[in-house]
Amino acid sequence: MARPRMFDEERALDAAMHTFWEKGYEATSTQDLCEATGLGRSSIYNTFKSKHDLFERALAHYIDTMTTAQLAVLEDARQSAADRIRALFGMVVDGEAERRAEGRGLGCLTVNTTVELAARDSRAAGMLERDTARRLAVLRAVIEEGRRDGSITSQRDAGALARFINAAIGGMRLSSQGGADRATLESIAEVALDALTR
Amino acid sequence: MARPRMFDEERALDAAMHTFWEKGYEATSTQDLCEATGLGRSSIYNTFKSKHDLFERALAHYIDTMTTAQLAVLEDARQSAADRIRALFGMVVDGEAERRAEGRGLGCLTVNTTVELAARDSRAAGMLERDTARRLAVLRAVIEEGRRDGSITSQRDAGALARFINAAIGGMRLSSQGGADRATLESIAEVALDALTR
DNA sequence: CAAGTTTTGTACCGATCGATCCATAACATT
DNA sequence: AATGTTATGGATCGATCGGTACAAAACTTG
Repeated sequence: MARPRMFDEERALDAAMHTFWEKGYEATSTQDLCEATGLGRSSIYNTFKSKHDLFERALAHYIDTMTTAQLAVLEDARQSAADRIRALFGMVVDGEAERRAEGRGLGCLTVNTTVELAARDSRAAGMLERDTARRLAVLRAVIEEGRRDGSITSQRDAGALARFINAAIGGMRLSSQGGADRATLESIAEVALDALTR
Repeated sequence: MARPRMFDEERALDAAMHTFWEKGYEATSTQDLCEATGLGRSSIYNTFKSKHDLFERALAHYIDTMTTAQLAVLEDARQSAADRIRALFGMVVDGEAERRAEGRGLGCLTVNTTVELAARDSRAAGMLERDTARRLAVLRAVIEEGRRDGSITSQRDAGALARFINAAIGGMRLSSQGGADRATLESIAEVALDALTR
């Protein structure tokens, strides 16, 4: 019994997410968010409490879609553990190459947020920590599986290998933002995989 | 034949650098820079053309000190190539642990700047690219040397290994900003080194 | 169709942004 | 000591920041 929304909240959230992704939190103004979402200020502030609240929801949306997709690859029982990690690296490389081809910002919103906000935004830091813990847990399980199926021969602690893989992905995203092309990212991934199969 | 400066430009530059390092470019206000340097606005704008100019000089100062120190370790002919790279990782771990103990911001200004500015600040991006090229060139030379002295047994292309090492360092810095402690960083470095000695 | 409720567009808020102006202070030179 | 030059502190600039107030618009329900 009231005036209905003229926009799709999910689409607005997605547009806001991409803006934060490309420009960062501080460099994104509320005006930018209006233009990206196509909404007026009132609609944004009526739907979301504040710029920061919108950011948190955008970050949650990002984590939800990205990490879920990546973990699905890691849980694909048809492939060996090493091949699943190889596929994960492939997703990262493809994602960076794709965004580059589309002329959009590179990198990853969680990486960017870790750098820009983690130190002074405990709420964002908490979201990132939980995401990292989730990713590490799955990576660790995959590595232990790989030890059983023989595709991962490193004798290092599975947790250490998991953290290494996670760091390597971050390093690849950084390299991408620093100008590295697809072939470079692929070669970094290949060398990283060597550490698992020594 | 004029009034002399009441401050040391180098010290001011250093203070500004640490502020940008800890807070990022956008989140650092000119007021922050006044407080960090102890200077008034007039002195800052009289000495540096703008906030952005001050940032560029701060970034150059950072690159100059950090990369020079790191490359010195890589060129220490007393150690094997692999040990030099191990020492480089050690520098990174020590630096992160030290800053953590001092309660200062973590990470690395070049990493932070790559994430925050590289996409929309071509001048900063150029400085970062030149720095990366310089680091990669030295890393590559060390790796080729390691192939000769037997401390690096990977058959991968030396350039690929160099880019991997560079990415691994970035990944370690990211992990540190994400909350990883010293032991975690050390384990990541150890696994990364495995890739060189397979 | 009238009443009630929410959304929307617009104007606007105080605060802060980066940057500048200007009078005064502090020196070197003559 | 007088003059010239630069540095400094404080006031202030227009623009933009995130956020809000308010009235008109658009709907549901009775």
